[in-house]
Order: sequence, then C-alpha cells, then structure tokens
Amino acid sequence: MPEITKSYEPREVERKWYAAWLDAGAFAGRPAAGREAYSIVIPPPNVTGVLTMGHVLNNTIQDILIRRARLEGRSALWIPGTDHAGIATQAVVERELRGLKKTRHHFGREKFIERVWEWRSEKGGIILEQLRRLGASCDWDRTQFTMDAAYSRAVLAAFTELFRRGHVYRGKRMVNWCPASMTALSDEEVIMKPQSGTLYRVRYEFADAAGQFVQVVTTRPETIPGDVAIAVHPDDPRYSGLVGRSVWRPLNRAEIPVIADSAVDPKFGTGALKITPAHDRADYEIGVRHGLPVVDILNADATLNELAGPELSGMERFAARKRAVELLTASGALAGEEAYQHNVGFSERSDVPIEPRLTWQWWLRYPRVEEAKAAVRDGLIRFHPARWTKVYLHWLENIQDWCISRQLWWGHRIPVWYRKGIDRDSLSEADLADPSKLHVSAEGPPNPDNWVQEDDVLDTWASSWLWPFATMGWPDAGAMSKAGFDYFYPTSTLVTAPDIIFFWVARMIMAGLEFVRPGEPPARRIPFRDVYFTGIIRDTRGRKMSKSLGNSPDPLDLIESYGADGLRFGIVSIAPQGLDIRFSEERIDGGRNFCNKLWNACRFRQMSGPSGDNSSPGAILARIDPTKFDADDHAILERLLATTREVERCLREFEFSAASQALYGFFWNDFCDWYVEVSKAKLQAEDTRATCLALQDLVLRQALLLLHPFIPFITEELWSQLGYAGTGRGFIADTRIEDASGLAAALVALGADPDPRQAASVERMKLFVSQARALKAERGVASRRDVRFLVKADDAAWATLEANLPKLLRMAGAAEIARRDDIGGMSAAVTPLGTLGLDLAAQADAGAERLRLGKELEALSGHIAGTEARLANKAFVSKAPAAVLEGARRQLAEQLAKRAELERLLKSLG
RNA sequence: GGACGCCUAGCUCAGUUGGUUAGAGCACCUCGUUUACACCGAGGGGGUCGGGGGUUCGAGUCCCUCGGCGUCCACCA
Repeated sequence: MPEITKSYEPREVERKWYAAWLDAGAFAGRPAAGREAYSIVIPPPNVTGVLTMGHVLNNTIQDILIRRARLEGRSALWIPGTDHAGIATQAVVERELRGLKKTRHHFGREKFIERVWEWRSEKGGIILEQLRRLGASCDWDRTQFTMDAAYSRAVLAAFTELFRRGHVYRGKRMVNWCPASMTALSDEEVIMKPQSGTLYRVRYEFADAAGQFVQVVTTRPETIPGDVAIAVHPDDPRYSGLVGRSVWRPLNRAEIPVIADSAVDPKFGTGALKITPAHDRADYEIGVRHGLPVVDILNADATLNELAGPELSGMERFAARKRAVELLTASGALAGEEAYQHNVGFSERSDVPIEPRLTWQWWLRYPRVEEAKAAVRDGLIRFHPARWTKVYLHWLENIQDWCISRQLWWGHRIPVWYRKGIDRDSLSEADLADPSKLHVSAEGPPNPDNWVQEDDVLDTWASSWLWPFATMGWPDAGAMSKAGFDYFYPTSTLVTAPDIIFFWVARMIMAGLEFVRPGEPPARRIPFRDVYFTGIIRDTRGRKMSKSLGNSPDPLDLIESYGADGLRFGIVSIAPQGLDIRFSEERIDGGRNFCNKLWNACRFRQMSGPSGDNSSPGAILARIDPTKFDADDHAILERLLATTREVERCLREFEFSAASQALYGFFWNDFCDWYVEVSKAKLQAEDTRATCLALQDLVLRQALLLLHPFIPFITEELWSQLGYAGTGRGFIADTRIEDASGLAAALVALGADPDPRQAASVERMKLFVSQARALKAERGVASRRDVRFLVKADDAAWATLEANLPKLLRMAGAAEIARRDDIGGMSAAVTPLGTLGLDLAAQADAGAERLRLGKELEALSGHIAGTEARLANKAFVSKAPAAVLEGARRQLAEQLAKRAELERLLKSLG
C-alpha cells in the first residue's frame, strides 16, 4: 500500500477517481429488481450557462442525495441535461452576428437555426463539463437537451394533446412585450422595478369651449397620440357635466370623447384619466367596455410609428417622451410636472421596460390546477422548508392563463398549420377546432403545400415543464421502457431555488398530473415526492450574485485552490436550511481544512501500524477485543453511533449543513482531538494496541462512508489507501453503509456495545485535562511535560484517574499525577475528578491566584443564588415537574461543594 | 396594499415540544516545531438573545406591540 502523502493534493486525486468512476460506469442508473429506486432530474441549466456558486450548492446537494442513496443500496439515477433557453440562446448568437454586422434576418429562419446549433455544439453545455469537475455523479449517458429530437417530439405531443383537450387557444390580448427581443413574455418573466420618473399634468382643451380644459396626469406623454378618450368616474361631482363632450388630443391633434367609467380612481391625480387602449392594460379594458378604437402608435421595437403623428413618428420611445414634453410645453398644454416614484415592469431577460401590447398569441388554460394544489396541500408532494407551500398555493389560486407563444426562431415551433389563404386573425375559437381551417399535430399536415405553419415558437418553460418524464422517454412506450420509466417515475427529490417555484416547479406538477399515467391516482402521476428549496447565494454584503456586479467567484478557480471536496464541504456547511447564504471565499477554507484533517488522521492511522484485515466490517470487528476496552473506547463508539444517527436524521429532514457540522464536530473534536491523542498512549501498550487500531479502523471506515456523499473524491482515495476497498471493483459506492441500528446491533453481538457510564467518565476526564492545561498555561509552563500534579480525589474519582493514568499524563503533559489529602498554597482548580494542584518549585503568585479563584467563586455564587432562589420559591417547588426539581437540588449540592472547595483553596493562599 | 422570512458573541449561524444566568465555526489575544496535520495544537477574552409589554414557578424559546432588514405577490394612470 502506498504511503499517504503529508498533505492532501486534490487535483490529481480528483482527476484519477472521476475517470475511474466513468470507466466503471459507476453512475449508471438502472432498474434493479428488489432494490428501491431513487431518482433525481437535474434542473437543466441553460445551454448558454457557466457554473455559478448557485449551481455548486444545488448540484452538491443533489449529489449528496444520490450518493447517499447508492450507499443505502438503492438504485440511483440522476439525469443531467441542458435547457435550450430560447431567448437567452438566440440573444447570444444574434450578438455574435452583430459583430459581423448582420441580423438573424440576413440568414433567414432555417439558416439561423443552423447557426444556433453550430454555436451549441461548439460552445454550448460547458456547464456539464464543469459539473464533472465538481464531482457530480450524473448518468451522463442519459444527458438530455430540450431541443433533442426525442424531447422535441414530447413537447409537440404535449402541445397537441393540450390543444385536443381544449386547453390551448389563440387570442388577441394584451401581453407583456419585450421590445429588445421583440417577443411576448409571460407574466412571470416580468420583474417590477421601482423607477423615479415624472408625473406630467397635461391640459386637454374642450372642443366646444375654447380656453376651457380638463387636466390629466400621465407618466407617458409620448402615448398621447394613442389616446382615444378621457375618462372620469361617473360619480365625480367635479366632472359631472363633462361626460359626452369632447376634447382636443394635444398631440397628433384630434377630437376625443369624455366618458365615464367606474375604474377611474377619483382620488388619484386630477381624477381624469387619459385612455390609451393600445398601451395600457387598464385602458384597454375600459376601451373594450366603451367600444373605443385601439390606436397602436408603437412598432415592435418600441419606436413610434406614423399613427403617432409626424412630429414623433420614427422616434425611439424614450426620445419620443422628451420630444412630447417639449411639444406640449411649446403648445402650452403642459400644466405641470413633478418627480414621481413608480413601478415599471422590466423584461427579466433583456432588462428593458416591457410594453403592454395587443397581439395575437397562443394561450394555455392551465390543466389540473386543483389537483396540483391538493398534491402539495395534502402532502403528496412535500416542500422543504414547508413555508414555500403557501407561496405555491397562493400563486395557483390566482393563476392566469399562460402566454406560451414567443416571436422567436430558436425553440419548438408551434405545431399548428393554417390553411393557405385563410386570414388567421379572423379565426374564432370555434374555428380553431375546424380541421379544414387549422391543422394541429406533431407530424404536420398530410399535404403541406396547402398549409402554412405558425411562425411562433413555444415558451422555453413550455418544454421544460415536461422535464421529469420527457427525459425518461415519454410519450414513446419503447423509449420509456428502455429508460426504466416504470421504475424511476415519479422521481424522488427535486432540488431547486425558490425563485423558479412558479416558472418551473408548479408547472411540472401540473404537467405530470396531466400527462403521466392517465387514470391512475395522483401519487403515481406527480413528478416528484420531495422538493428541497436551496437558499440563494449572496455576497458578503447580501447582494445577489450576478455577472453584472462581478461579485460571483468562478467556482472553477475555487476548485483549483481548495479542491472540489473542500468547495463542496464548505458551501454545504455554510448553507443553513431555508435561509439565503452569505458567501465569502474564506468560508471555503473550513472545507479545505477539514479535508486536510481527514487526510492526516488517516495518515496517522497508516503510520501507527499495519492495518489488519479491513476488507469488511466483519473482519474489522473480529479484530476487536471488548475485554480490552477502556472508557475512551466506549466513548468513541458511543459518539460514532450518535453521529451516524444524527446524519441519518439530518438527511431525512434535508438539513445538509447540520449533517456536515455533525460530521465535522465528531471527526475533529471527538476523534482527532481526543481519541487519536489518547490512542498515542494506548498504542504504546501491547495489551491495548490491537484493539485500539481496530477501533480506529472501524471509526475511520464509518466516517468515510458517512462523509463520502459530501466529499466523494478524498474519501474514495482514503478508502482505497486504507484497504477498505478489499478486492474487486471496490468503490465506496459499492458498499452498503451500516445504519446506526445495524452498527449498534453488530457491536452488541460482539459484546462491544458502548457503556454510557464509561462514556460519561470521559467527559469528566476531558474537563480534568483542560483544567490541568489551563493551570500550566497560566503559570507559563504550557510546553513543559515534566510537571507534577497533585489531586485531592475521592476513591471513585481516584480510581478513574488511576485507570487512565498514562493517557491523562500524556494529555495533560505531565510526568506525575499524585494523590494528596490536602491541596493548598499552589495554583489549583476544582474539577469533576477532584481538586487539582500544579506542584511547581516556584511559588505561585498568590495575588494572581486569588484573583482567578475569586472570579470563579463570584460566578459560582451567582449561580448558587439563582438556584437557591428557585428552590425557595414555593410556587416552583409545588408546580415544577419532579425531574426539574430533583435536578435543581442536585445541582445546588454540587455547586455548594464546589464553593466550599474554592473557598478552602482561597484561604490556603493566605 | 397583502404574504412570508430574518434580527442571538466582531462576522456567519445552532439553539428540538419553554426548565441549570446561551453554543459552534471564523476572526481576535497568549503560548507552542510533544513521533498525523501550522490547511495544526493548547489556553483565553467576548453575547442577556432588536426595543417595549404580557402569559408562566420559569422565556432566546409562547402571545401582543413597535422598529429594522430582506424576499415574493399585487399595483392607480
């Protein structure tokens, strides 16, 4: 066996093991009879994406779940893939074309799409390579892309089916229009941002009474040419006589009526509202009610068109706003302006203000809304943390139809064909069902020459909402069977961020319920059983990480400096459940340091002596002789069982950082700082040596198993180096982890089950040792190992000390610990194993000693006063539970004894 | 406007169903090359739990209220 090197060098180890895992097909997820299935579908990153800290957290957690499932003997499948990300990807390629001074229209639809595919094969999907660096154990042979042929068939089949079931319709409605990408967006893709703008007060002159005006306020004076009316509230006394008269529109001058509509808020502004149906949702509604015309003054790119009139036509919308203000000022129509804070909707992707725009679009009435609500409300699907349930339900309760068409080229072209020569915009909803006018199918019409296909593509989310089952071959029976659909669906856990709960999570639930296993109970149709929402990674100042802020470190750089395992352990251990994460690079130090600690503990084990047979738990147990156990052996086994149990609980409850902290504390404090240190004495004695080494092997083996899902590379390496792999393929992942009860049972069978009383005595020894060290530090002899301690102990305490003497001498750094009936006049402390004095030739500084003991006495007296007060309180004595009362009494007795001893020590100092 | 979350040591967070005058990691101070590890070891200082009120024998832990930070939803021109 090669010698373990002095410090852990991740780079080579990571490369070696990842290649070995891939070679062996260790990540392949296959149905296995008699074994439970565990499956996860990755939230597909954009094909344009690169690895961010968010991905690191999210995918580390998925990998933890998957690797743990494998250790538990389940057949685990993690399906990776990427999302074609319509707008984002098209934008990337168009940006490249702009560099060549071209637009997508120079190429035409077909050629442009070819270009996108070229881009994708050259530069797309880098992120999947980066996930491998992180150690993600995805089944790469199953990598999916939402534009793959098979996946596309699923998307078209779903659309066709929804159309057939009457959930899809075409309608001319107000949509969120993104003038940058020139497409409609869904409501979810619009972000409201507070903006400081100006509220303009504009006068409209009465057509029948020159010199008389009605005033309105507006933030968008450039839309005035689109005004078709002025509206007031019907009950507004100020305007009671005005309804029915008409006013002059001050830009692109024309006569427009004054109408009454109760949607107008008389308390806002002047109480009179300009009605611009083409460019405002509320105005549109009012326009419809009153049969008003729609005057659309904007082009698709939000420049103004000829309907805006000669002065504004052709201008960009914000330039037009300035110009409109100038024109209004010049004509005297501008009555005032004031600064105004208001919210404006921005395109999530392009970050420009959206325009409400009246266009023909395809809409989806969400299917299975009630079932989707029930599935989560009734716990068929469990959200972690549970509070997201309410957010989810609230959205579903107020759900609006989904605009699923996009005026893009990159995406799934909507599988609808119009009969040639037909005016598609004159089709009624009833006409949509007429096969002589409209053809809807995945494969297209039989006689394509007579038909024209819809130009629009589907919203990207209208493909990714099928992800949990379209990645498993749906709807093709043969492909589903090959993918193990029956075995792996529904998936086990979805790990994602809460910001896509509407975009993706809710929609996947509805899609699963609608499309999968029709007629079967919801539990069989839902796409996943648990949803774990990670926090959002923020910088030290609490800002979301983003490219534009430049506050997002490159995870690959972090992997270079800290190792993938260090990064994984670090990020998981600082990610509290349910809260956002404040990231700073130094926090990853802890993960790296822990890996180094683990490495060196294993190195120490290797240097301590040849390992015996480590190839199976049975072989290790066979090397343990419980009759040689001392208190420390009991304690470490007890802690091992408790930690195993705690990790099981944490993973069951999705408390990943708590799990990592439990492992950290156990390994660093219980094992390294105490057990390994006392081992150094135990290994000196032939009598205890073999059992001590075997116990170390047992602990390390279990620790590596528990840690492997978190830090797979280093654990795999150490597993192999310490001989746990045995013969055969021997990956950790091929091992069945022993659960706490199994491990406990094995120890019981051996007669090696830990005795809690022995374990408790170790806690007393730890306090004894730290007091001894403190006395030495205080006297400036911390590094001397030849000092003598005197201890005044009762027989039981002395028996404990005597039985563990060699270890205690080593831990305290002393040459001798001797029993004395009287400790006084020296540096001393009261410990659970008696009063401890440091016997030095030099006189103790009595003043300093008195000060220290006095401080301790003072604190103790405070405690005593509190306890006495409680016990003197009749209400406490009569109402507190017996156990609490008993505890308080015992505590008081101990405190009093300790006080007496401290006082005696003080007195002895003169 | 509505909902949710958070406010505990300098920083980031734990504190299970209320029960010793609160813990961890990092940072800080002192000491230390003892045969795994300075990506280390030992020792130490440092919070009264955002403010106020209430319930209770007892509250960081339950209730009310005020304040601050954050997120989501809705959005009046």
